Amino acid sequence: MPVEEKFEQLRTFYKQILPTLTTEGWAFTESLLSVRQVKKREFIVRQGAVCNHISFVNKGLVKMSYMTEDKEKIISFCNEGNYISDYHSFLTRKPSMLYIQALEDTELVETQYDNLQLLYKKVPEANLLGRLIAEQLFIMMSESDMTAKQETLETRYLLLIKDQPWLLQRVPQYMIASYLGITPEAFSRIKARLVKQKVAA
Amino acid sequence: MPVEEKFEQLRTFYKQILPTLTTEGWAFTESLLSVRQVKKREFIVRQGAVCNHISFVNKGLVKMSYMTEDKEKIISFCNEGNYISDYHSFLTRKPSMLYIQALEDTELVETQYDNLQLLYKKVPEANLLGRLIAEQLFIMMSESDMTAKQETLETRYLLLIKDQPWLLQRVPQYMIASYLGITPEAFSRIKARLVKQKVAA
DNA sequence: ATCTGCCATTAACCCAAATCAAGAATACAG
DNA sequence: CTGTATTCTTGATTTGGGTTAATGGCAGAT
Repeated sequence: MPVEEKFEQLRTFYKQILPTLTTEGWAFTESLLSVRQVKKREFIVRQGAVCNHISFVNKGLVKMSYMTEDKEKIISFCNEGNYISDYHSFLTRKPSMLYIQALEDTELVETQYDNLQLLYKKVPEANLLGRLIAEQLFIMMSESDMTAKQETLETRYLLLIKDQPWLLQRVPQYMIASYLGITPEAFSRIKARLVKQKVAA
Repeated sequence: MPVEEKFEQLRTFYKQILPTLTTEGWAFTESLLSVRQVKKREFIVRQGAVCNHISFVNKGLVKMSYMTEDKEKIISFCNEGNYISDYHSFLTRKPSMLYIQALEDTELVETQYDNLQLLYKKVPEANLLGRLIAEQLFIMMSESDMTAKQETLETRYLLLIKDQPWLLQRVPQYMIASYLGITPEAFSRIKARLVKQKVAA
């Protein structure tokens, strides 16, 4: 695959949130991007280190998590076509509390912090882009937040089946359980309960 | 109090996140602001309606909440010197899932959606401001998120006593309980437990 | 093919918080 | 000041998920 094609997905993404992006603007933006290949199990962000990049997933699957008392809690999964980053650490330049790790061999398109600051300086419309990205990330975060709050465990599981069925294929169940905020045992019970309900109906 | 003094607090706030804001820029920004008085118990945002404004609290106290199965769950309180808005609804122009309601007679400085779009068009540096506000809100949201996740109930209560002691004076305890994510009964017991511990120590 | 280690399920028991149910304390209107 | 309503506390009971432990399935390594 030629290098320039590696930015195709990201370009489509940008075009969606900023249709007025000029060819020159995009050309300069593209010059600041870099492609990175990470192997399964490799870390993209580690707890304790400042997150220096926003990463767009071209191909593959990653998880975002944190540790409490030696237990891993998964915050989210991120597959092709989405941004993943500890944006908090990225913005504040403070050490990350999180881990981001590849669950499959993954291809990322990365925007480095310093390059983005350069972009803001050089290309005036970049602040507009920066605003839109920040707003976009805010929207995504508050949406996942609301689903987490609104629904019961069972509803959230059913939602997951409906909205992200690929997760069930690509991710072991103990990770789904952690993502839902319960133990694998409890997750197993819920599934058994749902099967019994379906049989009864 | 003269009208222009009503923007003093907000101006201080803006100067902090954007020290380079020019006098003209501020003058134009100010021309797009409006002051609004709301009575205790009055709603600032209602579930089902699009949130058309970002509100800066000049004086008073408001709460942000949502309903699940006829139970109210409080997300946050907001007092003098802070912004309150359903920023998600504001950005996406979709109906809000939330309620924002005054707990005391409150004075707000409001930025209307249409005015803000006008500002972005007329004042180039406003996109920078918009980016910084979005980033700021993202940072605040993810920080409250992390504390909520990391800490135990008791720790969160002790944190609240330390960081927002005024809440305990101004807000009934069943609201604090809802904010902490437990029933008033459980909250009462936690307090009793802490008192007993303190006596024992 | 067998061994090994990881993952999923199931059961028994435990515990923190929810729920249900009275009271006690406080605030508030007339 | 009195009566009413709201808020807070305390107790009894229930419940959902955690913990521990045993079992079975399956995949990859040798």
